Parts: sequence; structure tokens; C-alpha cells
Amino acid sequence: MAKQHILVVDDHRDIRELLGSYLSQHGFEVTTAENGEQLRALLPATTFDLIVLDLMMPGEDGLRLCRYIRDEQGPPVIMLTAMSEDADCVVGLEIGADDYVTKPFVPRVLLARIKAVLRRGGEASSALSDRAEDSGIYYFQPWTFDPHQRHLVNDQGVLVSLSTAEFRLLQVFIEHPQRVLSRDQLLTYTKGREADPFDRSIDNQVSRLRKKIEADPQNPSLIKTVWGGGYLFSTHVTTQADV
Amino acid sequence: MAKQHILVVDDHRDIRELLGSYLSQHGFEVTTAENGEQLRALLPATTFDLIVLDLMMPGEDGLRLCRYIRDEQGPPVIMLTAMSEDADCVVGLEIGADDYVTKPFVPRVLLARIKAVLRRGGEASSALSDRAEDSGIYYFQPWTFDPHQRHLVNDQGVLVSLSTAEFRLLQVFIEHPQRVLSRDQLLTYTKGREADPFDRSIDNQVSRLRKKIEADPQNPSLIKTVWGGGYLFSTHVTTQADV
DNA sequence: GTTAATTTGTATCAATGTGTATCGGGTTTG
DNA sequence: CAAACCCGATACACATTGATACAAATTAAC
Repeated sequence: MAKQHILVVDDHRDIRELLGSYLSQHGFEVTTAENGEQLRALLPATTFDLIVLDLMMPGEDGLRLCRYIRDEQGPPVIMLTAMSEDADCVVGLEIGADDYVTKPFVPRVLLARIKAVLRRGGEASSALSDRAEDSGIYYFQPWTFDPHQRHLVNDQGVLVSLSTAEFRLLQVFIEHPQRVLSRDQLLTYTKGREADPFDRSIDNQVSRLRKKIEADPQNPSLIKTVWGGGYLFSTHVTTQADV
Repeated sequence: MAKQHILVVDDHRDIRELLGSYLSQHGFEVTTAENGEQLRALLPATTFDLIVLDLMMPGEDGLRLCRYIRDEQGPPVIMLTAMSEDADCVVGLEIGADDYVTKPFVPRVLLARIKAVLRRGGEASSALSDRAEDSGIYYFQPWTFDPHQRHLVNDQGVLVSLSTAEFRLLQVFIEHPQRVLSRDQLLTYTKGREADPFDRSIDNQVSRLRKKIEADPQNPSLIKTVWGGGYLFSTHVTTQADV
């Protein structure tokens, strides 16, 4: 099957680059646009299978663009919305987006929604049950991470529940293992905000998370500190229980 | 197979246009009507496979029209209802609608219901009376949710009845699983009103609902709290009893 | 029509989550 | 070696949430 082509429209370069690399890594062809103007230029020239559209953009906003795409018989649309704009988000859905994802989001969640929408286009499937099949469960010694239940289970069956911030942080680590993540990146991915020059909230959350998941929090083996760089999730992560 | 023909009856032009473009994009032929008069004019002239009918319309209302369609041996009907009119909605189903969708709705949810109703009509073609029975029932461990009876049944046969507010809240959760819903959204969906800055009624209802459906209300596994975000129905929902 | 029961919103207080400040130890740099 | 910088840990303040109690409103019962 030919690669499916996704257009990402967002005014933030970070988001465009992150999604560009993440989605191409997962088998999609990706094109990005910075604003409505570029979108309008691309739309007639190329055939996209799906469009990811930021709601809040300077200039022409997402709602207008969404309606335009719909009127032009364009591909399905997934809206990116901030938490606080939920009122508008409802409006957006009424206008005809096929789904939405609230920022900040973990790339994997968007990927799941994209796949769900694309699958729906082909076959008639239930609107609700189609998100279950890939469980999203991850394994790393000695933990099993269940993003739906938002908790961890030990290989001895011990259950550790996570707070919201801890959950997000761990999810980001799991999605980007073996890579140094700066505090800036971690803040963007987990909270969707920029880092103040002396922001130490991530340090604190890492410390709290270590207390919960490390055998010896003083000598961490999972979340390593990279001096002057950030943090590193230095363990092997699998999506199956394939040892 | 020839395109299936759907009639959309709603007094709002936005809705008609949205559904017109959305449904034709998904392979249906679509005709729209603005009121009961137009519907009555169209019905004898054209053969529709399904009718989407707004409950609340100026002039002749949806209930009357639904009964009329049923009496004329017309096609299956899906009702569009506002959340606040749920009493009427139940009545609508009793009168013979095959399913209903609450506004505001995501177009794809309506699409899924349409496909489900059409599928049902094609194979089983059961009696009129019990068409409504097998629609709208949801399953999530360990509960079976029956929106018509407004109660829950345990997998051990234990029956839990829900108050109106609890019922609406759970219904919203079930229709938006795996998704963080802000208090604002929950209020809008369940009550149709905006949130005062210090509105805690949703918290209270969530608490009450947890007591009824959670095995351990102190450590909820179905309705999770997202700190600073809202609540999350974190379980798998199916429309069939297929595990 | 009156009373009782249920439901539902608000108020209050306790518990928890989260960000910032501070101190001290470790690392790098000159 | 000293100074500057970075990081971990603790403590604290603030915000959010859970639980309980209570009052108003609605519904049911008599």
C-alpha cells in the first residue's frame, strides 16, 4: 500500500517538526504548512489523506479553514485545540472536524486518532470501539505501563498510581527512550508551555517520578541525568510482552 | 451498490449544510429539508433509506413527524436532540425512532449511528417495536448501560439505577471515552450551561457516580481525575457484547 | 394539599498535586 | 584551588480536588 499523506498545519515550528518526524517515522508521508495561506496553496495541488489543523493560529483561524476544507470536499480533519478553548472546540466539531486532540498532547495519541479516522474512512466501524485494539501498553524493566489506566504494575504485581504530571512525564520519556530530552522539550511536551529561564519544575517532577519507579532513587537506572543537557530515559521499551 | 439516500430535516442551515457535505463525502446521497412541510412533500415522491430528524423545530415538531413517518411505513429515523430535552428524547424513541444523537455531536458519531441502523435494517429487518431495543446499549467492564431504561447492570446481574444527572454524566463519558473532558465541557454537555468560575457541581456528580460504578471509589479505575484538566473515562466501551 | 423522600447545588474542610524557593553537594572551568 | 554553574532534596505556599454536610428544589406518596 502506498504511503498515506498527511498535512500538518500549525504556526509553531516545534510542533511541525515534531509531528513531521514522528509521523514519517510511523510510515506516513508528511507535509507541513505554517498558516492558512500555505494550506490553500497546497490543497489543490496535492492529494492528502488527512489534515491535522491547529485551531488557534494568527491570521486565518482553524475554524474557517476547517469549513473551507469541508466545502472543498477535502480530506478528513483532526483539530488541535488548547485545553482552555473547549467551548470553541465544540463549535469546531459541529463545523465538521472528524476528531480533535487537546494540547499538550503526546504524539502517540494523535497517531492513534489519525489511524482511527483513516480506518473509518475505509470501513464502517463503530465510533467507539475502534480505539481499543492497539492497547498502547508499554513494558520496561521491571514495569508495565498502562496509559489507559494511568498506572504502573511491577513484575511482582505491585501497583503504583501516578499523578497527572507524573503520568505525562513518564509517557513522554517512554515515547522518546534513549534520547536526551532538554527541560525545554519536556516542558513543551508535558505542559505545552515555554520554560522560564529558571524553571525547575521539571527537576522536581523527575525527582518525584524517580521515587516511584526507581529501585534506588539516589542511583537512578531508568531516568539518567545529563549534566547541562537534561534527562535521558535509558532503558529498553517494548510494546509487547516479548521479553 | 447504489448510493443510499438520506434525508436531513433540521431548521438550522448550518446543520443542514454540514451534514449535507459530510454525509455525501462519506458516500451517501443527501437531501435536506427545513421543516415538516418540506418533509411531507418529499416523502411520497422519493425513496429514502434513512431520515435524520431534529426533535426541536419551529412549527410541526420532530415527535409528530417521527410518528407520521412510522405510520406511513417510512424509512428508519435517527433523532437529533439537545441534551436538555432528554425526557422528550426517550419519548421519541418510544414513539419509534431507531436511534438518537445528542447535540452537540461529532459528525462521525452520527455517521456511525447511521451505518449501524442501516446495517440492522438490511439483515435482520426485525419488527418495528424492538428496533429501538438493540440500539444504544453500551458495555464497559463490568457494566451494561441501557440508556432507555436509564440503569446499569452488573455482570453478576446487579442492577444500579441512576438519577437524571448521573445518567447524563455517564452518557457523556460513554460517548467520549479515552478523552479528557473539562468541567466546562461536561457542564455544557450535561446541562447546557456555562460554568461559573467556582462551579463544583460536576465534582460532586462525579463523586456520586463513582460511588455507584467504581469497585473502589477511592481508587477509581473508570473515571480518572486529570489534575487541572477535568475527568477522563478511561475504559473500553463497546456497543456489542463482543467481549 | 400536605408531607415525606429524593435529587441536586453549594459550602466547608481535609487531602492531595504542583510550582517555587532555598540550601548544600557535586561538576566544570579557569 | 576557587568560582561559577548545575542538580538533588527538602520545605513551603498555593491551587485543585474529594468528602461530608446541609439547604433548596423537585418529585413522589398519602
